Amino acid sequence: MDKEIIKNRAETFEADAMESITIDCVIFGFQEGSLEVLLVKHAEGISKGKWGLPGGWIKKKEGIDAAAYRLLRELTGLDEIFLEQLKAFGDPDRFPLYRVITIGYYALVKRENYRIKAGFTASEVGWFKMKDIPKLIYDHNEILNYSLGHLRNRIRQAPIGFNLLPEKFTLLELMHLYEEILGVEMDKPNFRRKILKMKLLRDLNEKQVGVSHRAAKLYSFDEEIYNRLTKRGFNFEF
Amino acid sequence: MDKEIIKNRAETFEADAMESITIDCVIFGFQEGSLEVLLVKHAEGISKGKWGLPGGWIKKKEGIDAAAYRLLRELTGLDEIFLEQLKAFGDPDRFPLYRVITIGYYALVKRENYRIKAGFTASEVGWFKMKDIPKLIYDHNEILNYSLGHLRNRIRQAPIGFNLLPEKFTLLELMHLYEEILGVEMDKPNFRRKILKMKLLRDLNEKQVGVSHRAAKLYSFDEEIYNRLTKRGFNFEF
DNA sequence: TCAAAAGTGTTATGATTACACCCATGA
DNA sequence: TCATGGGTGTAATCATAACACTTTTGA
Repeated sequence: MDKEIIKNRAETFEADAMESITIDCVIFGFQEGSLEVLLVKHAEGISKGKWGLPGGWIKKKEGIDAAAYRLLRELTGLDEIFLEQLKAFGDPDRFPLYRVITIGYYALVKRENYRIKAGFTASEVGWFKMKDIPKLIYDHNEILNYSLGHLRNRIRQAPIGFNLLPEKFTLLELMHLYEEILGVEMDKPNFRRKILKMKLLRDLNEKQVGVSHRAAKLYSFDEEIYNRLTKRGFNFEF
Repeated sequence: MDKEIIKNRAETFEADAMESITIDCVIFGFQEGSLEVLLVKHAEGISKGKWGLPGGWIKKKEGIDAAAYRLLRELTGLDEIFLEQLKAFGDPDRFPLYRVITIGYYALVKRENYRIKAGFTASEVGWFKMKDIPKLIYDHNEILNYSLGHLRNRIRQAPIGFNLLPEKFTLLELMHLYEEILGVEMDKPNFRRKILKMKLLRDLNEKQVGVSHRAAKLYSFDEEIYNRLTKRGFNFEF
């Protein structure tokens, strides 16, 4: 396929990028008890004015994980983010103009670190609660639904939920995170005991300030502790 | 990129296929207590004489799952096989001649159904026990290792192991399957009770014949029972 | 003092584990 | 009769769930 044709057809095709393959990212955040997703409103091309997942092309000499990290950095300014591949989505007519296969990624970001940084492809960027997700372009609703299912699985098998919380958090905040993502109600005393028994959390010997009730202890998740435990055969299962 | 160049470069490039994207399949079988993988020995091209995962190109108007099913059918003659996508593998230099991203799939087949059917790309096809896997072409060892980890997870969360067993099996055969894949030893009485309590198995009121010990009851896995249970909120967890 | 969340204690139930033991069958 | 796997029973331990209760703090 001729490059110029593609260049005209595609919305922001870059000359040093691979043809027919893109990356789309589901970026999750957690704010005020709600799971949210970062969407972009397309500024040009056939999807102008419509919301979709942030994404882009893969450079010819760039690994796909590297491409996903780059796209995330370009969009959010954030480095060292939790990011994992979901899978490839390859319906023959998922993209209306020509055949494109996209590789889905999902990222978990701490909202406290996030500063919006709209890229050249997006006129507008916004966080949407899961229940307020609009109709998205192409198959992006499918990718999003799949990523939520995947997140629900992963969060029970690996301690990745901490990537959505501030560095310091209370046990109840952590519980609310699990409740929101898994869509269940949990028992506070039981949750406390269960998570504390895992010995994954570092007790910071600090307390909340400025809350109008008894201040809770603050904890942080320590990757090192987790790595030490898993080496000894520990298996996070929630 | 010019088609003719690709045609010469690639080993079996087909004119109506997508460029720069392939599919590779990890096909698992279970025979005499061992987990095995189907490998092909390449007949032509730069990998001539080396073993690798079976794979191929995606047609321009074909979904990626459909492409994986077609490749499997071409290779094994089997239809209606358990097949799921793993993920995409996209290291920039995973393939030595030019940039190709591959989408990994894994399949579970009943060895009793399988009849070898070497395709045009393979001079030789063979089953290899996991501990006898040779050095494979490109990043195929990585794909294989990843798929084993994935299988270990999936088999504990969904009743997919049955796809590796004959239609009728004994409880001990099922237990040996789990032991082999998960790499653990299990307690026979406890395994029996656990699996029977799930009520997923259909008691066939048949027994083994021609065994030199007390004949065991035969069971089969019934997809319908499973679907009925999951609709009511049942969750397979092993 | 009241509301709101922090945090502890207790008990019932069920799942898991470890292991002893009997049964059926062909070589 | 012996080896081999089929199959049942049981008791200890551990995890989970349900819920009552006390503590701390700011408004």
